[in-house]
Amino acid sequence: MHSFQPLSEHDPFACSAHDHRRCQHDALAAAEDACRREGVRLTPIRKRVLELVWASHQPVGAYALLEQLAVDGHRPAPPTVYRALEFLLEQGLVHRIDSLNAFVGCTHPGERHRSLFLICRACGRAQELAAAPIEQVITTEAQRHGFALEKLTLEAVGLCHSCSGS
Amino acid sequence: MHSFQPLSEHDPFACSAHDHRRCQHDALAAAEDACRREGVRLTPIRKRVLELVWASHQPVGAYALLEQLAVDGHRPAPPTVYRALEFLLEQGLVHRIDSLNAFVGCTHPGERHRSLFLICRACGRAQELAAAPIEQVITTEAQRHGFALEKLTLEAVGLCHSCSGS
DNA sequence: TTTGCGACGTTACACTATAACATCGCTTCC
DNA sequence: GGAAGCGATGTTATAGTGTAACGTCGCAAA
Repeated sequence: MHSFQPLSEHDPFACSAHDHRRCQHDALAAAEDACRREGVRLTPIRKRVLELVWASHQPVGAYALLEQLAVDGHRPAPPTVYRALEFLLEQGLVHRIDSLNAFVGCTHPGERHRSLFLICRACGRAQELAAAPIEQVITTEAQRHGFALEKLTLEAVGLCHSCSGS
Repeated sequence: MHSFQPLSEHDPFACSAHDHRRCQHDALAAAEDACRREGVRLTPIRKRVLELVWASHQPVGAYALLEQLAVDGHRPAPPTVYRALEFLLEQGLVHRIDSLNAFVGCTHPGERHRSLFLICRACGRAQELAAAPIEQVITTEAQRHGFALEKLTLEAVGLCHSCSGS
């Protein structure tokens, strides 16, 4: 078993310039570790859903996942995949992109963090960035209004460096 | 006709402490002005939808609007209200809250701006804040990754000062 | 062996959104 | 005046997203 490479500095927009099987493999290995540490079960379905989410860096919808699962021969109903996604969300293994109704693998599982997503409207890929500095500004601003912040949705849509032609 | 009071400093979480009819009235007056300036038509349906959106400071779903319209006797089909909302979005008179699939009146119509929304999970109200400082941080961060930012979704969920008991 | 529980299966449905085409009223232009 | 064009709305149907409720199954603890 090779040492797990934290996915932090990965650029999903560097299209063909990266070995994506490595991303997927590392993410699954990290998930196994995380679930073992937490004492929760990464069942075959949950693992398969996570694997499918990590099939690309493009956020993927629940029904697209269902179609992929159908290819395996399973043909589960919607609740099955939603339950798997709920589990993965709770364990911090995937994120939900509200503006797309879609899900994407978390690049920092295990670390407590908030994220900012850069979503390319051309290639559909999303990059997760640590939102710590922004979080600080927003928390302060919220407090100024007596607001106790719990959840944060930070999503930017635009063009990535590959798609803007530069 | 009384002078239009910019809605900027209004606190929607100050529950009963404000005359909400005033909010609604001012928003409609501002919308009339904005549409006249832009040379677009604030038709009866569009105006009514805007009025309903401004019936509270709680983001409201498209189907809830449909139900309200039905009370008037209209009973329009979904496309009618979605078209009205699309128009209001284009004119910058309402915002869509992605994390809620809901719509809320814009408190700064006419001004070019990005917004951060504070959404109380207890009372359901939302406050719109100018996101200029945060936008600056995010734009810079995006540029550092070669990402050309176009749209921004900034939504914070938590407890407002009224609901947290303070 | 029984009991409890977590995970998954299954059915049915609720909620959100849009495509496609019809109609209607208004303006423009000959 | 009549035809053409166009924006707004009506209408029908359907696509896409998400969940409630209940049943089943297997495993572990008592």
